[in-house]
Amino acid sequence: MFLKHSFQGTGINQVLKESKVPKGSFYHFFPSKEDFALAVLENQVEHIKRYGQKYLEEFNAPYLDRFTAFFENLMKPIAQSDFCVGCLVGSFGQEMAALSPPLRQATSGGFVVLKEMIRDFIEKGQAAGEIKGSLNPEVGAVYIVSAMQGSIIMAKVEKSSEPLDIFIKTSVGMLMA
Amino acid sequence: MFLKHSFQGTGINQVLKESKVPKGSFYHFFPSKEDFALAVLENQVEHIKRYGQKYLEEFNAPYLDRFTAFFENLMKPIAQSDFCVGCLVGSFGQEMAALSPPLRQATSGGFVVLKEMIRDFIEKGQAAGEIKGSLNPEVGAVYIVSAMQGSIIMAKVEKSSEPLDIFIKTSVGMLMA
DNA sequence: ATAATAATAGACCGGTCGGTAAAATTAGGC
DNA sequence: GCCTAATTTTACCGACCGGTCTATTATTAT
Repeated sequence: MFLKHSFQGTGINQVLKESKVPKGSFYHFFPSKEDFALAVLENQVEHIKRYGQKYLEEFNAPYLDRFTAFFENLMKPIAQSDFCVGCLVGSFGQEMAALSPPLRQATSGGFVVLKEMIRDFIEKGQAAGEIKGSLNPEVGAVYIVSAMQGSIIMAKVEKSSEPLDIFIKTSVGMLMA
Repeated sequence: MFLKHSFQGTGINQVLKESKVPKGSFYHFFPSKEDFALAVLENQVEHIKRYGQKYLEEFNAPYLDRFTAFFENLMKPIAQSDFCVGCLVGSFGQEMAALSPPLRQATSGGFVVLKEMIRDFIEKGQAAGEIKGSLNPEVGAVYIVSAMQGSIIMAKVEKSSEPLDIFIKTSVGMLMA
């Protein structure tokens, strides 16, 4: 619901109704809606981390194939939901960075996770001679994470996978030696 | 207020109080909050168009310098607001694409404007021999618009200009012949 | 068995939301 | 100067918001 309706557009009452959880139970475990969102966000970041391990590290394939597989799988839910959902890190970041310091800090942490995943990946790919050595890993990682977030927004808005495909293919082209 | 608090986070009453406009007057001219947001968005897109004309077309300088000037000026308000505001097209798109078909369509139009500005710019720069000819203008434009949107989110979240600088510099590098 | 604690349950709170109603005021055409 | 239409003003609406409250039921430790 956070993904589809955003933070402010998601009512606690809706969540409770949908999940059949009484209000008292909810507020027994979560001090506030904001705190709940922080937990959901953390869970999502863990999910992304697992994907990174699975496709960027453990997946035994050329580095650029890993890259493609990682993002294709990470972004699968977007098209599957008819472009109603995007990335929680980007969504919370965009919407709440200026309104909730805790959410800003948490999304910032999410971005750091994403960026470091890509940065490490670039460094290892460079060491393996499969990624252009002239690329600064930190800079390239920030740029790729930016492009990913933006392409997700464009995909949602246009209700089309094209921006996602362009993101993956162009990024791969940028990484190629 | 839309830029800082997002669509759903901005109350009509706040807007009316801030602008000292009585409620009746507001609803005399705007059928709904959504319709008002559409008008604000349209105004913002016009603003972007003017910037495009000024810096990408009329500005008599090398193409890559135009590119830098365009985005540096377009993004100035972000840092100036202490990273509390971003891009209305991206913000409305991210937040409302799945919730309001009219807003989705309007933001989609905004993205088309942005994309076509960049695409035309790439084509002209290529004709002038200042932009890498092997780049597909359409694809490059989509990628750059994506990267711009994402870098704005990152900048807001990290409260830092770094993602914006990286966006501009890396994009210029990508465009260079 | 019992006391203490954890968890469930939903009615209830003040406040705000977007939006409406209808009267009061202003402005413009004749 | 007068009628009409445009605009302003504000009180008001039901719905919903996030969050609190108190009572009750499970669970655990003693």
